[in-house]
Amino acid sequence: MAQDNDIDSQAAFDAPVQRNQQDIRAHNQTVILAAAEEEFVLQGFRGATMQGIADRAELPKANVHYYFKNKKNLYQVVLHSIIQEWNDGLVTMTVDSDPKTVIEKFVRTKLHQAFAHPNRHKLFALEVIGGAPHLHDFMSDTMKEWALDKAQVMKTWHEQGKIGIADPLQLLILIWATTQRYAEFETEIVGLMEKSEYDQQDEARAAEFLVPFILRGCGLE
Amino acid sequence: MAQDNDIDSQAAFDAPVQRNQQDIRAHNQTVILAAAEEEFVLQGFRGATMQGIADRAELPKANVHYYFKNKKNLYQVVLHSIIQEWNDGLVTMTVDSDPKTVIEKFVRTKLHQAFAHPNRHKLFALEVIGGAPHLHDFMSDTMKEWALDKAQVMKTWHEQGKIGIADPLQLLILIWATTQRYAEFETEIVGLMEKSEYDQQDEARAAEFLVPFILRGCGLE
DNA sequence: CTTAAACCTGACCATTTGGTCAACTACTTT
DNA sequence: AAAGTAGTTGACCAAATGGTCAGGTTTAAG
Repeated sequence: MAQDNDIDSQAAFDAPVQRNQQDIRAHNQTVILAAAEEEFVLQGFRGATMQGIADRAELPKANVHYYFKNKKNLYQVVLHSIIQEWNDGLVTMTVDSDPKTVIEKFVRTKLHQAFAHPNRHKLFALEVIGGAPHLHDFMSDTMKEWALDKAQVMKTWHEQGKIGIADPLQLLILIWATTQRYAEFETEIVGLMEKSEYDQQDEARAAEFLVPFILRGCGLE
Repeated sequence: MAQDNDIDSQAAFDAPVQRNQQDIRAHNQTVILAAAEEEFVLQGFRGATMQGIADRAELPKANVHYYFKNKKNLYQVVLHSIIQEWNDGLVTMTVDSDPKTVIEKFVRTKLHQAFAHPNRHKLFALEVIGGAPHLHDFMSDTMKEWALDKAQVMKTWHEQGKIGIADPLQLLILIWATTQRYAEFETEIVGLMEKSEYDQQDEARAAEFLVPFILRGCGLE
């Protein structure tokens, strides 16, 4: 059997000493996907090369093609991990929820994802900047539906005097912008902080700043 | 004379009927630079092709090479317009300035630039996401110096009790993130607003939301 | 009108690209 | 242990790429 990938599973181990074929498959796919993610972030979809991905994965190019039938397919599998993470970050939010609690949790969740998987966020940003050619359906269906629904909830909060925000869409945009920024602009931020990479406390520092700032901005607390 | 471009001027007219060579030069350079900006935003540096740029400019590829000696040179000329705009957006800010006035002006200026030249901001973001390989000097010299200087000013404000922000670098990051977002994520935001492009009022709407939100976040007003 | 400089461009080239394939080895199943 | 299946890979190919160049046309200067 060769490749059958319609965006499927992936395990997570490194053991280079494999025995059975299941492990070989899972291991190689993981290695290739990690290599592809890096290459796509650094070069963009069109600029990335299969040879570059193969080199990063330390595999012959033909082996990469054995697991993923072409560049586009490989790219879509990588993109899928982004949508996956996005779905995991969904926060329940109804008219009866407590605004302060929900907003704080939302900010913290998004921030945590940004620090945990910066490359995914960079790739997502790359896509959107370039007009989202490969994420168009997700953006105009799933994401839009979720955003407009949540905006409606927040609008109700505002009418009930629970929150000082009249235009909830702008708030959503702001929360996405401020949290994802730490991933997307890692290079810049890390440079301004005079280090070469984030340390263990930077996520907490960002949260300490961002959470009260946003709550104050919303007229809460 | 062929190309002499070390990042120089550029006029702004469209008149396809040219007479003298000065006009021809200026016109063609402008057309090529506009085409290049689009292509680079959509494909990234490595993914962009000289043929693609030539097609957008409606000129033969060899003609593009007549004005710009290679892809890298063309890219750097385009990037230069970004640095130019960045310098234009510098806001004077000293320990004696009024925080509220300065911050409001800073936000409005950045927001105006974002709406005026979204492609430049997209290109800048693309660069930073990819590790800023072509902007490294600018980022670690000019920009860093400015940012750390301004952070110091804001720190003093905080010590004087004029502002409720203890970590000014985080505030700078937030302001950049929230203003530039409207340019970088144009595709997403426009989609959420159920239109196909920004209208005349969207900049004002963003400012109406953002300015009071940020001032409140800073404990001002 | 002549000459020089600037502008234009089709044809060309070496290199890189995504992708294929046939022949091979290594597991797994019976 | 034999036969089938999965994994591996060097060699190859057509197409696309960045870049060059010789010979052309147009504009400007003397």
